Amino acid sequence: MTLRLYDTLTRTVRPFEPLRPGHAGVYTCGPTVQARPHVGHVRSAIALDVLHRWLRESGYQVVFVRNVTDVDDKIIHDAAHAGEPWWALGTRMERAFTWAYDAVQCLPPDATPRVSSSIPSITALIERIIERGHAYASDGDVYLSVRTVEGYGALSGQDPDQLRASDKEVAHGQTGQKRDALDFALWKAAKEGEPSWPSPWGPGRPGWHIECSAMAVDHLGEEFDLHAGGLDLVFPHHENEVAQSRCAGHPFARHWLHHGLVTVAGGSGEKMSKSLGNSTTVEDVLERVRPQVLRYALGAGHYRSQLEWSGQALSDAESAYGRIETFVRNATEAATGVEPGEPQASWPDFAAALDDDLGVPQALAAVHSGVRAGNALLAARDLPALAATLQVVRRMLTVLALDPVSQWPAAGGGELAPVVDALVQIAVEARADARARKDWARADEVRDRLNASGIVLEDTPDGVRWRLA
RNA sequence: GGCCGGGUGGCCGAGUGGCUUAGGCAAGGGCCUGCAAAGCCCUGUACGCGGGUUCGAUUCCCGCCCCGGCCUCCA
Repeated sequence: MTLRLYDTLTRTVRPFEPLRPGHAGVYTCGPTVQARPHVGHVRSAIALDVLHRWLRESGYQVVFVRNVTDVDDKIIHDAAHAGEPWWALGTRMERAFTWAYDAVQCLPPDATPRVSSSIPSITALIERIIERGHAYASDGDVYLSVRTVEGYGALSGQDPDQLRASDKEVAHGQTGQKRDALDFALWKAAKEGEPSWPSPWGPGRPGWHIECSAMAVDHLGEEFDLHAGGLDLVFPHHENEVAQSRCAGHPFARHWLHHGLVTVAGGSGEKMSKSLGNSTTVEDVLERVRPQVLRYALGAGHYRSQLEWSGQALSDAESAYGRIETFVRNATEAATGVEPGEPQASWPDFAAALDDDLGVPQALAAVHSGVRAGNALLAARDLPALAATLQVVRRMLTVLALDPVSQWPAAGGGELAPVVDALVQIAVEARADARARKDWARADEVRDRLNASGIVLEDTPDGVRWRLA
């Protein structure tokens, strides 16, 4: 079975057919580094990280590119307000994004181009578009002439005539130097106090859409395999990328993949976004739960569906992931060093689920059924089968970046873990003595006091185990 | 107004023209345990509303209601 992915352009799930077999060039629109990352940003990264990891697991040589938009109206505005240079704000926020992506175990992209470092490619691309008769300079601005683009609107399903009839230009009164209301800026003439770069049309800075067309081609070539991003970028951003690139004579992306947005539970039910003032930052969430729980909460649903963010979603994730962790921990203890026998977890089920448009929910069902089978093997002391099952389950978890052993730090303790363990052992021995005397009241008292300190005891066939609650 | 996507059992969340059940969480019952914890087994009979097609629809078609995304910066 080969990988099939939903393609926004054709609105169907169809085979992923890269230009060069065995190679996958993926471009995704990264963040505008204006403010700290919120849960929605990380959901995006996690969804695409699963794609990234699954491509690699499937044997593709992947080049994964995620840009950083560091030249932008809002960054310039906010930085000016804060009295700092635009690049200082951008750099600081870019670090915050990198930290958040790392925190939830997203693989680093192979390239993270910045707009500010891509100006020469951008101006060269604009020149090319002008030469080919699809853009025009006007008072230091450059606009793309949308009416010259055949098939404009195909990606987003927009009809140019309908767009024209909309009131967007009227509302924004920005018809300015444009020949046609639909035209959009490739280059904006410099304004007082704003960053600018030299260009054939005078000093200025790039428009929003052109940067991605330029950076994608820089790193992946004029035609590449897959372009991804949030559903909110389909129009106008991606539509305009297609238009520009086609105007430059580039075939551009062969497959378009868009993920769903995070909405806010309760009152509004709207999309989470900085501008709506309803966002929850990643930092805030990670003060309450471990990053692997956040990863599970954001990654367990299908990438295209809308995800409603709530405290409930987080605690559900905590329980569900806890079950997986418990199994891996128990099984690892019991099966370490055991020669693996026949696994009772189905890697083919897992692989088929991911091959079918990254069906993570189905894939997790395969994980959970492996966990259930594994727990039964553990109870039956069938260690060889358990060892094999654990291997398969962990291989699945690794693809989803949810393996408790290799991908996430053990909970709590750190350097103090051996010390705590020694202290707990004293209590455990005291309890064992009491139990030997059948002094259940005393035994329970020891256990209760440990419980009160957040330490849970479990009696197993291999002895007493303790863990943090 | 235009263009999209969605409404599934207590909750989250897959999927399908009928077959054998998604999966998880929560709940109830049982097993295990001195009691617990962890775990295993069993139970729930769902598919927004109204029509239509069909031997049969949650799944296809039409209409309606509701929710969300885009049309403006946005993952």
